[in-house]
Amino acid sequence: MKNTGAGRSTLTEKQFGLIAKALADPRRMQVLEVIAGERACACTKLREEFPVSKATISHHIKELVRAGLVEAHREGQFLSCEVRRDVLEAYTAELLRRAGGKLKTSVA
Amino acid sequence: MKNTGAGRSTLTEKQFGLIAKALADPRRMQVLEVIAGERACACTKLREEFPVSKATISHHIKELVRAGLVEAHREGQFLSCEVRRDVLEAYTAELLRRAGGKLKTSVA
DNA sequence: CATTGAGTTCGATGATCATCTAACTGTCAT
DNA sequence: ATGACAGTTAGATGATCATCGAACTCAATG
Repeated sequence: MKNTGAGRSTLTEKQFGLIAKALADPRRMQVLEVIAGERACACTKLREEFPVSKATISHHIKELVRAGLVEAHREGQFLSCEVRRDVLEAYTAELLRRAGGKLKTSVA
Repeated sequence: MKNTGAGRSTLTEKQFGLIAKALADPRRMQVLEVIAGERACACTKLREEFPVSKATISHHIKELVRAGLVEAHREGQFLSCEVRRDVLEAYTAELLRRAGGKLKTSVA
């Protein structure tokens, strides 16, 4: 994927779809929330929060990363996750742009 | 559902999930976009746009309505659809609030 | 009333997907 | 290098769901 930097993200059609899908599952959304709550979050922390196997947690994180919503890197034997706030904001902006109706200039 | 008025919407957990699910399907997202493009949109119009059966269109609209993203009412033998922009905005706001990280800075 | 045209409802079907267990890789300490 | 812990990968399973065709309801018109 692109958007590896920290600048403003422009979403491709594909990424837009991946994000929407990623956000659609309740458990995955919860995982995202926990990651957002902590600054950097390990899987073990997540396993304590939800009654799911580590395989499932791993899967959800992989999807979140694939969507670009989360950035993860290994910290020794742990995995550190962080929310890509700019990507999330790009998604909401694009969503409003596409489905927000004709009125362009919000704020009268 | 509530939020039948035009005021600011506060999403319940359930509605938040329904919206996320509704937005997750590409075709349904397209349907939403067309509805947003026209001021009021009939099903027939939608059938011309996409290669899907009317049953499928009907299904998607029902889901969009269930999520609260679209408001529909019969206009004689036609169905008129309109995007609930406030609900869409409530969703994006809630999404950012939940997954946007710790930085609050929420408009003093 | 019969017909046509717009939308709904009803199973059925095939695809996608969340979840699990089990086996695996990799890292740290002893 | 042995064990213990963190995460990944693979395959299976059950649930959800987008889609369809067909039968249906409702409205307008001749």
